[in-house]
Amino acid sequence: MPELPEVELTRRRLERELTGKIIDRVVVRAPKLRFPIPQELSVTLPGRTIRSVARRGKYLLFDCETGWLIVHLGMTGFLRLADGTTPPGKYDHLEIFFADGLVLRFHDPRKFGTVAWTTDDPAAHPLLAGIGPEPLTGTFDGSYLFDVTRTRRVAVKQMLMNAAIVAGVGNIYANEALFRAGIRPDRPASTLSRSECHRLALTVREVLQESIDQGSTYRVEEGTVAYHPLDFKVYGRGKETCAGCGGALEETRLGNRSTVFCPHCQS
DNA sequence: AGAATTACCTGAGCGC
DNA sequence: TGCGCTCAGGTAATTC
Repeated sequence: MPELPEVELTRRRLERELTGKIIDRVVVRAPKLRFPIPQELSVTLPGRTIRSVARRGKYLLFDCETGWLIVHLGMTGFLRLADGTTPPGKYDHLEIFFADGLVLRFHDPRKFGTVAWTTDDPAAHPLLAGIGPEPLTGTFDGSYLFDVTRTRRVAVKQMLMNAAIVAGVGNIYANEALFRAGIRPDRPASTLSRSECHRLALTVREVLQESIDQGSTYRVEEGTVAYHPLDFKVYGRGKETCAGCGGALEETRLGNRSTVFCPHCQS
């Protein structure tokens, strides 16, 4: 599933592939995902040029001159540039045809993704307005984390996955960052010390940045995994041993999300 | 205000 | 072969 690193890599690829392209025709092939896909896109977008591709959390933001196309890939979504003469697939919900004959297709079997449109500042859009600081920028640091956790008794892992606290940290990287920081995922957030908050803010940034750096060969094709399972220390390794101490990893559920940690290395 | 729960959706994997 | 079940899980909306 696309996590923040995959979304960022997608952003970089699409910025390279789409900037300057002129939209010719838009086909909305599914009436709704989590929300209705705006029908006005097929009227509004033709003739517009894509000026840039930005990202906020896991949302992709396409500058289309007169407004912004907002796309979230959900669990299973991806965007693929193809020859416009090829037929669309079963779960290609949105097609954006360009004047040069290529087509951008939004493919999402699970339909957890989102497509929205705004003519205002995208940061003010209801879907984006409440999102917390970007984890890869300076506004997310240990001091911020310390301040915001004082009144929260929820498990620190669930706190990390709350987009209002920090943008774009999903289940995989919440597990990984906590392991690297040596903090148990079930600790009430308010029990974190100042130094633990600094450590955690750092490891969140590290695991995300390293995944982006390792993703240079990332391709979006059918059947391609968008992340790097072998690099994970705990995620998906519930029945294995800890890479640090050799002890058994423990698998539990927090907020109905699979959670893996080392009871010896994390406290 | 913060926390917990629900809803959305379909493919993969499994036991029988 | 196929049926039914569970799981995967981002996040907005709803409820407590």
